[in-house]
Amino acid sequence: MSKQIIKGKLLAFENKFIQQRIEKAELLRAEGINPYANNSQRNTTIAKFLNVNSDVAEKENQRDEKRHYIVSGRIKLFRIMGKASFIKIEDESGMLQVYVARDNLPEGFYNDTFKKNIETGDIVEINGFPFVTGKGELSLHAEGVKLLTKAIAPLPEKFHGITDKETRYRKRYLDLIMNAEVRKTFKIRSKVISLTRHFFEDKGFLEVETPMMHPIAGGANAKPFVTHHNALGIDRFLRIAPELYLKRLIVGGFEAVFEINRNFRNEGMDATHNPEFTSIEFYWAYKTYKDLIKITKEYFEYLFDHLDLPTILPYGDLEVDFSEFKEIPLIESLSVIGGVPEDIVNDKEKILAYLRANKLEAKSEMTLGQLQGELFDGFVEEKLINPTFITEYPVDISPLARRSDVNPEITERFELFIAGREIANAFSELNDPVDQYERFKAQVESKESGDDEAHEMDEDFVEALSYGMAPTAGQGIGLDRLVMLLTNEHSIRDVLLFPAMKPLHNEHANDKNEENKTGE
RNA sequence: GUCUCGUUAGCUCAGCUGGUAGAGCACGUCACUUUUAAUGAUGUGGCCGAUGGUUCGAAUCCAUCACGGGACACCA
Repeated sequence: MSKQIIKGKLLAFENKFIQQRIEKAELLRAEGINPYANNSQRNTTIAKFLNVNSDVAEKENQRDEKRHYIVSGRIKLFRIMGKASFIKIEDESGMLQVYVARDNLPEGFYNDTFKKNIETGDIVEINGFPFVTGKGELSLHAEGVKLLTKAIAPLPEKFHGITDKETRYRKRYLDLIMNAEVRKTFKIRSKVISLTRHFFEDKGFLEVETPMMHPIAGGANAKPFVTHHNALGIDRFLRIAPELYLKRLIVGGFEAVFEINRNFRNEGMDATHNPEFTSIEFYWAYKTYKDLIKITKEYFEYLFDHLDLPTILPYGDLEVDFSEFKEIPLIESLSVIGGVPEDIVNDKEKILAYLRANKLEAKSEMTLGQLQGELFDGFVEEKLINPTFITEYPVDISPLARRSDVNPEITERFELFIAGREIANAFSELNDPVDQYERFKAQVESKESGDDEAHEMDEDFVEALSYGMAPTAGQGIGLDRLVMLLTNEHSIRDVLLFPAMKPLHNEHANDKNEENKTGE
């Protein structure tokens, strides 16, 4: 737990290091140097500098004084060696060593300004020429040093950096300054989002934005956040899924739509759950879940190709082999993968007994399909390491999926599991408005008997379906978890720039009243 | 929500069965013009997460609270 946050000394500028640095900024001002200058002259990035000058080692004296560059960056290391110094500066593209010698700078600047008032954490601009040091490191030989931005807060320790997870999540900017691999993770995340967008655009999907504030929180089984519209005097729910709006668009005649954005679920937080999370949902008219299996495989190939990932990815202690995506019906997976005796998987009483014998939750009022779901969660899910499509889900745990024409008890649905986790959920959509109405009614009854995550009746959605929705297949993919998988991260907080955190102080004295309101 | 571990200097961490705090880095001063976590000398720096309790005496023991990590439960 980081004490500094609680004490708040840095913010109050009471900290002695901050005082010292503010004084330095004043001294610089007195010399006519603006400690917050904005006239940057940078003409190349560090990565480009290193790349373009990789030939300097071959040159006479291992230097090229005819080349001139201006680079900028934050000082990460400062090594003063008398009349010369080595500093390391970092910009977004990389890290560069700069050699600063007294005699290459204006009279007095090195001793009175550079050594005294410029330090680790400051953002500077260096102009100079490339050379290679005795130890073989391509560096920049400074002929001018300009301060761009004075940092009045000291950087964390140069070797260990910042490791306290709480500080890293609360002050992500510090984490990003200090930890290059964190920057890399978030670059990959950004790329995954971008690739996802391009993949579906290339397939002819239309990107749309549907409401985040819903009158009825539908499209998933989850508790919603409640917010309030003052002018209308009504409560709204932050969406738990965009599904029902996207399907209305299919009714409206768009044949392929997708939305990449946040969902909000008012549930516990842990390594795989953040109150707001990012998903892609896409809906595709005149297709079935079989087509979704195909496009999902293509999507993963596309990602792996563009991210340049190996077919076998490490994930913690696991090795996940993406070369083959298996397919198996849920009922079959129970015995084949889960080791559940084959003769019990269609018998309510036997499943109940089996679950209880294995100390798993089992309520007598559960339906057969719900019990099969329990079996799956308890015995199969964690064993699905390599990508596996689990298909043919029971209808009573799939309120929005289309029934199978062959067996009305199951739906045309799959979930994709990788590394023991659900990554995608997809099905041929239910487009029979009467069936949909009945299923909503069943959910409402379930809700009345205590399941507060059950669906509510959405009459407007049923009405939309009653105008006819073309046969459609739809899918949702949890992008945070996908990024976790691809970056070998094991906490969702490590793939969210600003994960949800509890407030540090009792800032909201009226929270108790708020609780009462939302509980109504 | 439950269990469990943690919170000591700006950062990373020691501090044993109670005797009012230590290192490294950083920072200040000095030396040093090719270093690589530069080096050497020297110095400053702490409400030991918060509140109570036990005790002559608490960073240390106990309780409660706050925040965080991990595991489990629910979910994506």
